[in-house]
Amino acid sequence: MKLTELKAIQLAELFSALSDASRVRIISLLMEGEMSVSALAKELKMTESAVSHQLRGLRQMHLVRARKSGRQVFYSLEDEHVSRLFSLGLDHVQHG
Amino acid sequence: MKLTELKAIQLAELFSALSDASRVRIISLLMEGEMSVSALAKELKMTESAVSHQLRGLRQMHLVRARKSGRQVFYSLEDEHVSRLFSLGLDHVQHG
DNA sequence: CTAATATATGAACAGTTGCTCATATATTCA
DNA sequence: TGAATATATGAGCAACTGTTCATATATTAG
Repeated sequence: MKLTELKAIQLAELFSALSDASRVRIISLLMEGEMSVSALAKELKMTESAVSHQLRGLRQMHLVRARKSGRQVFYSLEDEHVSRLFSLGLDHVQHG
Repeated sequence: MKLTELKAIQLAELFSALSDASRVRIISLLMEGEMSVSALAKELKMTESAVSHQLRGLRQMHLVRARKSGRQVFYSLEDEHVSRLFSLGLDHVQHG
């Protein structure tokens, strides 16, 4: 598998999105459907600030999308790529 | 997707293995077949020490296996799980 | 045996990460 | 309008990461 340095960096950045337990749990919740920042914070027992900071990173990587409604912002997964990675990783963790 | 905290941590650890460009490139080379530490170092233009340190981490996660032959140690992927993750990630990076 | 080679490993250090805290902005409510 | 609510964001900081450097161990060559 010949790989340019650029692609290696891009791949590493993609996997970095899932390299933290908080982000993994955020993504696992978003796989069920969209959720507001405060709902995520409550469910994950994290401050809204911490959740917001993580969502910012995921947004910048185009892994999640934000939809504003009133004073709430609802986040959802931008496409199925991340959930596919997530599921394959989960397979490995469970059996494997 | 309901997820225990333990599984979230395990998933994050798995993805952490691929969250660094050096490790991504090491794994991409091992997908071609086994290689010695010095061969990896030469190909990746890294010191043998840096490569060895990274291989240690991958070994502890049971993602690579070591085979000693004389004074060289040949590393190879322990199973296809990582290469599947790698390939799926690469898909995302290329198109998508 | 000694010297050279291949790898492993600990310490140290710079860079990064993820959090909290304070504050800013935007929206709704009274 | 002013107070309350929801989110975003920058600064600061402790913890973690990946590298280099020095050194240790193991194997082979002479």
